[in-house]
Amino acid sequence: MTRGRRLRRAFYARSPLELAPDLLNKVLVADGCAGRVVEVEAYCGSDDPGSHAYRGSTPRTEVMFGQAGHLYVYFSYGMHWCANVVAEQPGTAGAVLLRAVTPIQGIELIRSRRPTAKRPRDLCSGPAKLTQALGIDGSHDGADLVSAEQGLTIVDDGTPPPHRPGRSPRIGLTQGADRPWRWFVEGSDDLSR
DNA sequence: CCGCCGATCTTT
DNA sequence: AAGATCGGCGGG
Repeated sequence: MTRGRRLRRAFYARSPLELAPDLLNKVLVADGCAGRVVEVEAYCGSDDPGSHAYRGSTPRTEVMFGQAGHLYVYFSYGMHWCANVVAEQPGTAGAVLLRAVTPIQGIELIRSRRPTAKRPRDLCSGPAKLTQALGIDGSHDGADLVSAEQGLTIVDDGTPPPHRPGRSPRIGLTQGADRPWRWFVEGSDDLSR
């Protein structure tokens, strides 16, 4: 099993701009497998035109406005699931999109869930690849990472975030594309695109 | 390695 | 009609 200290509510309950870089090198644990977070993006609320929460709470985005430390999972392009860690205080929208992880446990299971992957770096190097690899889907929307009741959590195994993480604009956006709110582990083989 | 394009369906 | 994506295909 993956060893490490589970993150507490207070770790999540702050601005996504602060939370995002601190999630780098933490370990996302799912049922039977785990991956080290190497790439994330921050999404805010009414002040962020790139965010699903920009125009207020809807049935889809209500989790983003709820308690920090839960998972916001949405359906993308009619066929993919993407997972975000909810930040901020209840009532204020904020989340961090998990864009890439390095598989560190349950590699066989991960490979079986990612049959199109030709090389190791194809397994979890994208927001929809990692959800498929770790078995995350719409049934996990709203899952609490702090209680880990649905088998999903994030732990600190003692690996600190990078002293100086890589940083860039967010990927795949037209609105809010100027904001440098993507952070990544420089030199990782498992980054997206 | 890079760019283009189709798949597929929810949300606006 | 566009979208917080992916994978296959063709070209260099």
